[in-house]
Amino acid sequence: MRKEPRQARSRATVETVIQAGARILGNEGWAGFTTNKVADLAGVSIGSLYQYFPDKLSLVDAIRRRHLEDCLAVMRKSKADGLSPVQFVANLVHAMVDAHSIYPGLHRVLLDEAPSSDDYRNPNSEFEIEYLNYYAEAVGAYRNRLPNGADHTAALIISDAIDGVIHNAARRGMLTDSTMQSELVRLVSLYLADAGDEATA
Amino acid sequence: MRKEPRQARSRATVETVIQAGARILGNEGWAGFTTNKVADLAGVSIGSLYQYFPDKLSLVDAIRRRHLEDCLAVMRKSKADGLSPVQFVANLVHAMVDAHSIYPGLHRVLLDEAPSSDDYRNPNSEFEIEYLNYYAEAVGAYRNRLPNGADHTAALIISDAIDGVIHNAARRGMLTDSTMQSELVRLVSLYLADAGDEATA
DNA sequence: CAAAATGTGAGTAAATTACTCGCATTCTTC
DNA sequence: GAAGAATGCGAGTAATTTACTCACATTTTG
Repeated sequence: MRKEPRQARSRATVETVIQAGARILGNEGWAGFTTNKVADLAGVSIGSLYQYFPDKLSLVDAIRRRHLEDCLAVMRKSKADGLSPVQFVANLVHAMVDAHSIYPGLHRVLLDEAPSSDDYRNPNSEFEIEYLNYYAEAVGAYRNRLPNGADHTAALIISDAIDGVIHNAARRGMLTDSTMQSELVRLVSLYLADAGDEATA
Repeated sequence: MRKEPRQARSRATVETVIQAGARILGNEGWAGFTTNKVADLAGVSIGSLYQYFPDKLSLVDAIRRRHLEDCLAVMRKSKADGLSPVQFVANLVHAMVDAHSIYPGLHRVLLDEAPSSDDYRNPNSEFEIEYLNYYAEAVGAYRNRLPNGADHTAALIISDAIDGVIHNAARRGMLTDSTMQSELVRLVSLYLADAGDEATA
């Protein structure tokens, strides 16, 4: 950031800029993401935007940081303790659907399209590590032991499958389809339940 | 197309342009896809490109058409007849992995980023209908009856889950990881096998 | 060989857009 | 309430980018 916002007014400005940026990025993709558009949508002047973000990339980074932390916060809320696999997965799926409902395309754009100056995007980022650890722990929990390497693979599968289903549902405008959601829960639950019984095939 | 290629030489030109276009689009995304770059990589002059493609969009359409037809061809090859669920799914997964291995990012870019003049991209395109019908038939086959609405949902789930896992594996450079592939097979098989026994939850 | 098909690539016109800067307004502080 | 700090403004620009043309060269065909 070029200048730290000190008053409440400027903090609100930064906030609306980030929100507007997320919206543009999610709806129009990286190719349609211009600083002037963001300022317009946010209802602030382009000059104000550049008072807090030294350049375009730093704005994307801020949006990414914000979005990924929102995702993690949502995930931390749905803990596995004491729930049946189905219940746990159901909570998780609903949480992820919610997280994607705000700006359906944003997640994919941030991970796939938009460049970044820091390393939040690469496959071994802190974010992705915590993200996958969370899943791996859940898998391990259902096998009644600490997570190991196999659980890590399972975590990848689960997280990526959920990601794919939600992403494509959003593309088709079916994010809120309850049948879709329950079937997704079933897909993951079956895998998670079975993962304890049989070893690697 | 602006002009139909009549000699073998020009047909080859069109071919290499489409190949180069697919490569650029897959590697650099829609934002990095310029006609000059494509001509360069193809080793033909920009003028030649515009002799067969009236504008940029028509080139993308040609690339999309080509890629989606390749996908369908791959899928038609792996028929479900007489195979166990696991065998069938294994074939399918390997086929899809192969289809994505050539230009890992292309599929996603074509579906998500790149605009289109025709309707190949929208969720109800001929392509997507045939694509999903194929899955729905397979699901129905395992329930020993004709496919119905529920199978169609199941088809969506399966196809999107596979898509998500493969896409993210590609992003992580893990497309050829055999553990990943076999776990993906297990995820889908379990769902497919269970789908016949229990009704909708 | 004539004519059709194909290939060439420098050049351009137009659009796009990230970012600056001089100044106006609002807030804090004493 | 005054001074100074913080914030807000937005027309303007400089630089880049890029889709596409056209006048001409080369190759193929009949």
